[in-house]
Amino acid sequence: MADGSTNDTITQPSSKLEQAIRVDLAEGRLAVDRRLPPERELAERYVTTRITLREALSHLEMDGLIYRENRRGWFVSDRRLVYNPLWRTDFQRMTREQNRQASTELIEAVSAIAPEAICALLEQPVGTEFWRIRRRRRVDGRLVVFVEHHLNKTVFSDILEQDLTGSLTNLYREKYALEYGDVSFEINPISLTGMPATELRCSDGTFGLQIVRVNRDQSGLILDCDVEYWRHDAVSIRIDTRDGPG
Amino acid sequence: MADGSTNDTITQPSSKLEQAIRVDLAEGRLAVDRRLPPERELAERYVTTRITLREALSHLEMDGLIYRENRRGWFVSDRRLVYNPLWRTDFQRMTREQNRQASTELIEAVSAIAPEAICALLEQPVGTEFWRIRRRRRVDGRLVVFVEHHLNKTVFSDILEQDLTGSLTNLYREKYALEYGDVSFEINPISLTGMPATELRCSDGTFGLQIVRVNRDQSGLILDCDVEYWRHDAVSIRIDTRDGPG
DNA sequence: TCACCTCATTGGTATAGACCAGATGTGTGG
DNA sequence: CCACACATCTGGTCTATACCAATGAGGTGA
Repeated sequence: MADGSTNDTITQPSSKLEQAIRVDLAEGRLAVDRRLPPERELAERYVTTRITLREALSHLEMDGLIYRENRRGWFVSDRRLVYNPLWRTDFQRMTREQNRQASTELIEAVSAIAPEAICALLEQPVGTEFWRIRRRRRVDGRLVVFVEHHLNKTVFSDILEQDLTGSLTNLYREKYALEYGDVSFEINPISLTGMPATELRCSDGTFGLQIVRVNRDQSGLILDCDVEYWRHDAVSIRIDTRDGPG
Repeated sequence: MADGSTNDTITQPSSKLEQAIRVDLAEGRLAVDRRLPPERELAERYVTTRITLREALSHLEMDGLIYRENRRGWFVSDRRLVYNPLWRTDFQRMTREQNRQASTELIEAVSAIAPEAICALLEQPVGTEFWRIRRRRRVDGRLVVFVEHHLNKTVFSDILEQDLTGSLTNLYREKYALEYGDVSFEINPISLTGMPATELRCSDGTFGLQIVRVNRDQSGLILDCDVEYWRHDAVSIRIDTRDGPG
């Protein structure tokens, strides 16, 4: 589709500095191995101050051209991953189909009382315990999403004994003979703070996309809920009713 | 659902200044009639510089608590409008159901050659002319979205004679006896620049959500495509497969 | 009455320099 | 070989000041 490019007829660039960086980036004069030089060096190169430079970099960051890792530096963004939250294909397969390389890291898998909002979503009384699984995923090496799953403990009594770095979708099907049914989700543009920011190694307040999803099985039973925090420039949501619910 | 609140267990605030402003906002000590005092005044009040203050305000802006209008000032954000891009209910009705007040302003309605990307989406040769309708919409008085429609000129030969500040959905049904069929759309977090920024009166580079949608009728004929540019803090996307395609 | 102009107000951008804090790599000592 | 401490590199935050540019209110003149 339109691929999120902002070089439309109706969108225009802004400052000269920003434009200069944009050109240098496009022609590959700036980044070495997808990494930009330090801010101090860039400020010197463009004969400006760090503050002004950082303004420009922030704009390019919001535009999705570059991103930063907290106190580590600036990097060039790759193309967005196309994501359909209605499809329940596992992450590995989804990325493979787009010729990308995915990996998943398990952060924790524990039993915990879910926050009120989560209990409500899962239609359980406030204070109910769920399995809480926190993971983060990379695409082509880059950290792109932090996910927090809350699973029904009754349905998945022994899930902690499984390999949780793989696809939960596959586990559901293979170990518990569950197929997905209805899905509901919510997408909110938010700023990443706290654990999502830490885990994604982005500085506090970086822009992101929160996707809250509630999954049911064929009979309508609520299986789990996952809250995803995406780096904003790493994803493009795409849905087509002709595809069916997948 | 989770309503986009970032006061989860896993998200935390950041700097002291930011926190102070957050508290003052929450307790209504800051805004008069939803408008914040000038930056210079705020900087004095919190004993800091404008630069530092603006950093903090930007964070709160990304968090969706406040927003700015270009060179006009800072304002307190209202709650998000819940939006399901699969539903074809008209804007007026959608907002009314959420006890909000909507209005639409027509910017232009002309015949124009569509950009390549749009022609591709509409499955027409490059260089095809379409009706191009540009509008902007408000919710409770606030500018929240800029929309650019591209309509098939053959299907809607006399659409310029209609009232274009109302619902196109209703026009399609009432004047052209067309009902919506399949829909496909794409959501991209982007920065607002150029015309969308100007029309929404936000400063260049403000964060936004771009939604590109292609609409078909019952027989699969492509009717139109609309590109929406939302202010990021004004909308929450929500989809539930149990609702059906609406 | 209305179009136009002027000017005060407001945010937007810029300079210059300093220090803080997390991330990393290096080297030392066990 | 490994664990730990330290130096250094990086971005993150902050002070202080200045000027630019769009907005909007008020006044002026046709």
